[in-house]
Amino acid sequence: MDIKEGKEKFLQSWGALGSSWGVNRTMAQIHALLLISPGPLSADDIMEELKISRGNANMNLRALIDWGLVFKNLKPGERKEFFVAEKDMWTVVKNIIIQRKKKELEPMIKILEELSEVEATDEAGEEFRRVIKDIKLFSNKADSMLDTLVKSDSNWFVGTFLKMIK
Amino acid sequence: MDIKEGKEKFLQSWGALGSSWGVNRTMAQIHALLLISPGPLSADDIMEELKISRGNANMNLRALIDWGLVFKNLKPGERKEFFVAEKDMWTVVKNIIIQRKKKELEPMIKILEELSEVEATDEAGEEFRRVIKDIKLFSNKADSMLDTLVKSDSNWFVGTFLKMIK
DNA sequence: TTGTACTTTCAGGATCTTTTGAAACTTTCG
DNA sequence: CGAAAGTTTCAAAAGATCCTGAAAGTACAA
Repeated sequence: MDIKEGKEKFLQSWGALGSSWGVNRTMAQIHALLLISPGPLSADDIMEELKISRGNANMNLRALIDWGLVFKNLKPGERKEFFVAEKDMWTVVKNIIIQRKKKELEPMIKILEELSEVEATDEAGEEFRRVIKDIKLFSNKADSMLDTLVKSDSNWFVGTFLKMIK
Repeated sequence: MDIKEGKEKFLQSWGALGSSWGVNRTMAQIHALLLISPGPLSADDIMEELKISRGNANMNLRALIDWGLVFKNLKPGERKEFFVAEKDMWTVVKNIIIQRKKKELEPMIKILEELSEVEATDEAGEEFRRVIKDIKLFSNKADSMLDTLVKSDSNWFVGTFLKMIK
């Protein structure tokens, strides 16, 4: 496989993966493009490579910056902005975990707290409270687990996890 | 909060959570409804509670069955089919991990294998191979980690994980 | 301050996903 | 077998999401 074809395929696959994880295709593709680029790229480079509009490029770049997956890189003497990707995979995944935990898991836990105080004496009420309690328990465990995971470093993840749990 | 309101809120939140994880809202809501229901429900019950069409209910129920999150429950002497949810949270999460691993992580790893054989001698080629190699390494670790996780049991997850990694 | 080079915004159009509902199919039973 | 009760399918409509492009905004240099 030559590099052109490989690049194409990578952009394609990374975009598809993003889609099925609730990240929009273009955002994932911009990230992919920056990942495999040896140096910083400008908005125009990205627009050209991915054949997308300026508006689209801009919005998704900003989103990537919010997530901590891309950084602005201002070359001295150049007015134009350039962008580079966070290339350490463990940091990438960690940032994604942090964001989604904050945006999804934590609010869900808050709602579950409220829901566990539902009042009802019939069977449906009993079942409801039982299920909510279970989910809450599980979510709290997941929450602490993710906290610990996020605090731990790359080497630990890559090297030690397997041995520990075996 | 009374049970009606609580139920409403739970269906709502579970649906929203699903959406942001690439699971469609209705599928998540049907699952939620079955989770908090003390007994089996028929397609008609579900249609009525969630105000959805028969076709929609049917398609999403089948998807849930594929994922191992819902089972058919045939009452003797009744022609109608009833449905119950898998209620053990650890099993629910495990099944989701199994499915997504198979549908997303494994194909991605296969593509990465292909991509790591890209030929190119310039800087872009070097960088490409380096990035692909990193992602592949990471994905393989994640893959084994998930395998182990899926093989382990509920108690382990809920009770022991935290101690082990501290 | 004006011109230039760039970035940001956002309404409307394009596209992708989900839902509906009615027809076709299946199963059961008299 | 034929009718009744139920399930499945799928084309078209509705709805959600994403992208475009032009206009507005900003920052800098002369």
